Amino acid sequence: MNFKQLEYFAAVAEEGSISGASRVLHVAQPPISRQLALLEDELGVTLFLRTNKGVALTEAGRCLYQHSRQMFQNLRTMADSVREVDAGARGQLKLGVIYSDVQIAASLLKEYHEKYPQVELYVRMGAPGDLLDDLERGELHVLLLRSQSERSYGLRERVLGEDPLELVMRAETDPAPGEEAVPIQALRDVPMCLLRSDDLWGYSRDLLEECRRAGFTPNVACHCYDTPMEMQMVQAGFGVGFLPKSIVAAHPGSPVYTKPVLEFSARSYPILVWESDPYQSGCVKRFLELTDPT
Amino acid sequence: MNFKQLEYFAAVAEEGSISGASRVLHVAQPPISRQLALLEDELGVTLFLRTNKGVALTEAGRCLYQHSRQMFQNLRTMADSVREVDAGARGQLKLGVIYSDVQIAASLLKEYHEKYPQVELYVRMGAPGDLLDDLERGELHVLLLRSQSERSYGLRERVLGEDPLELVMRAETDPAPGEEAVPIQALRDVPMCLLRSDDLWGYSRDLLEECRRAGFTPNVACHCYDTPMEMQMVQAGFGVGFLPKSIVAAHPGSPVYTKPVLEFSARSYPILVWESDPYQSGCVKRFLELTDPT
DNA sequence: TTTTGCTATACCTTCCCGGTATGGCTAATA
DNA sequence: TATTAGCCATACCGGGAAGGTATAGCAAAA
Repeated sequence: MNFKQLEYFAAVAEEGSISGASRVLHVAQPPISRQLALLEDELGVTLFLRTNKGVALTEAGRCLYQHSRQMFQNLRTMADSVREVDAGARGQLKLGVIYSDVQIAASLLKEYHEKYPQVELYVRMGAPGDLLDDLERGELHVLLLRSQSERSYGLRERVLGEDPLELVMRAETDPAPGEEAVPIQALRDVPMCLLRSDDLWGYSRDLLEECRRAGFTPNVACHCYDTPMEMQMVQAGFGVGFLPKSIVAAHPGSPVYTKPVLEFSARSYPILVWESDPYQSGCVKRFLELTDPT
Repeated sequence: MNFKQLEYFAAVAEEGSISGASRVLHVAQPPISRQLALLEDELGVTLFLRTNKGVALTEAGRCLYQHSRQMFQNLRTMADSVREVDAGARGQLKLGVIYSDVQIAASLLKEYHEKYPQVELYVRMGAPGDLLDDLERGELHVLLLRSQSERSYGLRERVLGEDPLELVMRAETDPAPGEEAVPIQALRDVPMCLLRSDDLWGYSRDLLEECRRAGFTPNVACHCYDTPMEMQMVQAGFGVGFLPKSIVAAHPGSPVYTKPVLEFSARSYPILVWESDPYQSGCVKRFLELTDPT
């Protein structure tokens, strides 16, 4: 069986004669006769009753004709669908986001969805390490993380903006009330809630380092595994935190506020991270294009 | 696009390598490479990412693979369905029946349906002339009629049995009470309900002719257009009827009974009638085979 | 560094497909 | 009745596509 044979068959069925089909198809009559015969041989079925003034479908032929129309329809939708997937207009986009940046993610995805409404979106919130594991396993396509430097994971990344890191506090835990900025010496003995210092949350480590350079060991009252947790601890009056300013600004109505550290201006960079290999779907390409400065 | 290309593509997708597919398909590796390239060119889409240890589907390739599986499934069901229609195991059978023989039709169709349960059955009850019109227009495939001779309508027909024609009466209208058979002379002046005499109901005409040969003009009190109507008239005591014996026997509990006419033994033959041309579906063939004496 | 295994390219051969010519058949027409 | 016209089937030929063989390029494993 062959698409060409089906095409010839359908044309003959519609024209009611082989000659008519040959005129429509711009193909000579004998090839069509032969392809029809081959099709009938293969199916073991008589599809047409030949008369001297054309051909007429048998019951089996009518059945085949209905199926062939369905088949051509499927063929067209298949090709269209594949091209759409390739162009990124259809498919799946799986994004991983750290807890603190769901709002950035939501606005990015909103813009993307307006442009490519047919793409199925999957969003997962998690800790950076878990997200990176999923990215490596191919279960996520792109991550929205934070970075304080241009460290490379063997992955491609793109900086979306920058965000100053500031101390987060309530009035009663403010180590320097009345000041615009907190001198680092004022942090001596102040209980602090910091993000767990590992290679993913380098700026906490940098702050601790800065304190030691200033001559004291900071009082880390609580190590937090993620940003919202730290926010909750600070709001509860547990101590001062150290977070990207925009994250705190995203909690209006909360009794916390931020101040920079006088001698230490760290920054957090929201970044997109994705696999660097060429194994990249059209959806991911289109999504990344949205944030491409070029 | 081509079925072969799709087949190669699917094999490569399943094997994860062109070489693997070539082993499965028993085709050398270069032709498969080329067909893949042609398919990609035609779609304008990259379907595989080639590495030195095989190939991996792109998103577009995955999409095509899903559609191709669907396509092959459709192909198989299409071929099976066409063969079933050709064999008569699937399709439509449209039967026309005269009013008096619905019971015969039902038992025929019951037997047929047990053998070919997938065939859609259409049964229509009607007057013989209407049924013949529908047969000619192709709206019915086979008719179950009555005939008293082997007259041909330019159609094929097959006699299913025979049925003596007898007088139908109630006790109070019996023209020869106490007798086993009615002498034709006893019908003189007896009111009769007969089927309309035309070329389709010849035996009514034959009875009238016989009466005239016997020297009297019969008293036809009512001309009926169909058998059930005549039965009703006889049951109502309107006169004597003249019908196939089995039709009366099919009304048990009715106060009517039958007797033969002494000098006149006509018979009614239930017949199947169908188009004589080769334009005959498998369902019709199989149905006719059920009653084929050979 | 060598080997192995994969894909892509080049070239050849074969076979399938389409075109032309022709015959058989039927129905309409002269 | 003879003829013509139109349709389908068959025979045959030529071109192009598809498959096979040989080989190169390349990367990972040995």
